[in-house]
Amino acid sequence: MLKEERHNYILHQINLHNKILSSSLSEQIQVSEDTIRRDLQELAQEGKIVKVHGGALSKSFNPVAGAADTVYALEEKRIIANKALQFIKDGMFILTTGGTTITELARILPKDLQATFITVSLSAATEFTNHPNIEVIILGDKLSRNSKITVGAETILKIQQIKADLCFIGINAIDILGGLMDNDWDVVQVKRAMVNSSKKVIALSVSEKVNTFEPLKICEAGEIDILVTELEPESEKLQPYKSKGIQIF
Amino acid sequence: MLKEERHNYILHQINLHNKILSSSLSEQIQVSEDTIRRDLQELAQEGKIVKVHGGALSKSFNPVAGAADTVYALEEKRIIANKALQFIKDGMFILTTGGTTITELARILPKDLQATFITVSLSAATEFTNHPNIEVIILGDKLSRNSKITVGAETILKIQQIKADLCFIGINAIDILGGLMDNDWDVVQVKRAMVNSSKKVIALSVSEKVNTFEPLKICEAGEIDILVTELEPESEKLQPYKSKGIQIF
DNA sequence: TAGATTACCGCAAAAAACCGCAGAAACAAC
DNA sequence: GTTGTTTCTGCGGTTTTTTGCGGTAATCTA
Repeated sequence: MLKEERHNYILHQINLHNKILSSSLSEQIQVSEDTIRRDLQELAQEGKIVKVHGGALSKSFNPVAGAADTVYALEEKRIIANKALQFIKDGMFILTTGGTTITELARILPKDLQATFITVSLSAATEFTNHPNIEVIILGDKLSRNSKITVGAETILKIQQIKADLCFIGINAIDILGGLMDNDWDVVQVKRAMVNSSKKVIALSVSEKVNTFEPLKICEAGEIDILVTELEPESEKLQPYKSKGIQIF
Repeated sequence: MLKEERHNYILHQINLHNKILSSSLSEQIQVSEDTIRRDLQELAQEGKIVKVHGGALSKSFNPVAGAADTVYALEEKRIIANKALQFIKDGMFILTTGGTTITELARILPKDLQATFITVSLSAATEFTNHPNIEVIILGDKLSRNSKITVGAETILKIQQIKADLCFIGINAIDILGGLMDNDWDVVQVKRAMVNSSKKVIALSVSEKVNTFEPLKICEAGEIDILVTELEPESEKLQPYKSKGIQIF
């Protein structure tokens, strides 16, 4: 088999499987691993694949490095935040949890919006203060080192004393049967309290988290009123939720 | 599974769920926990995640506090913060106001310090969370847009329920006759309450602000116990305060 | 403070990469 | 077909990576 042929074959395999092992290629093409290594090196040099110890990865599969502290799936979260805007009206009292989606929502709020946001998240609070007409209430208590939100009995108590018009809740995992789930005990308590203290609950989630699980349950899927993802509302993945009576946006 | 493949998988999991346990990853990928730990270490070194005991956290969840925009008179504030360190002992309950000097102090605290900090400042709170042994309490209430600290009746009430060992108070203006002063009504209320709720009051101030005036009075100069500036304690400017019984550092 | 979990360190085995080198194959020109 | 040149390939030996494991130190949790 000629070198060119091999290269094409290798490229084909990598694009098909996103990864390939030198050893497996060596066996398939019946050449020594050294040869494969040299092939992979060349292809990598041409920028067609990414060579790694033991084989190679497809370029598209390998996320570009350097995207260090950018928010994961920022585009999706922007879309979600924009969809969420429509539910906010002047004069509302709105509860929010933490998370990057919520923070993104806080960032893009219209400047002339007059509303009161009640939050447990430091970053969301900071973002809210950039909006001149928004009143920000922080629910104070012990600060959770993991999630950078305030947690504890005091927070829960304060939430219980509120009946907010809206609650934006960032979702970590949601499933038709499992409901809303998360992985931090303190955070779960806060989110559950928020769900109970709001007339309308709006869950924000990237579609990737839909139909996934986490160990701790916040509430039933049916307890949320609206689910916002970056997908089209007609998307196949969301239909089960729609038929459960949840509005999809 | 190739190492880079694992890394991609781990990154994906962390970005999806904000946090991940080494043990769970080890089980999912079927490699030893040691390997996972090494993976997490590498990813952390590349700045893609934040490694913690038992697993790792998403970076976007943990805003890098150190990335502050330029602070006025940072060197002076560093000196002050370093001097202030000596007053902090293990086990103390410490009240703090906001301001860049306080935030600087929060940043340089020794890693092994065990103490409880009660604060109204978002930036100080964020900084405190980087210290593993420090408990952070945020006094929640309305968030003041100007000063990024919480203000209001609820905050005052909570402060009054505390008797802290120490209070670090960032000074806006101080004068022998005028006492401690500030220019924001809400902030003044908070600072005054803190002074009254602490066994020992330590005022931190760049020398520039010594002998200046602001419209609103917090308390008499004599009510503070210790004054820390970037100057030598023997400095001419500070002698009047010393003779008033205030310790100078 | 004790007991359990997690982290760290060094080691050793296995796998992979690297380095020349020499023979084989491909190519071009005569 | 031959010949010289260039490129390619496999192989032995060495070096580097990667990984798991045992023992110990650090850390967390109740």
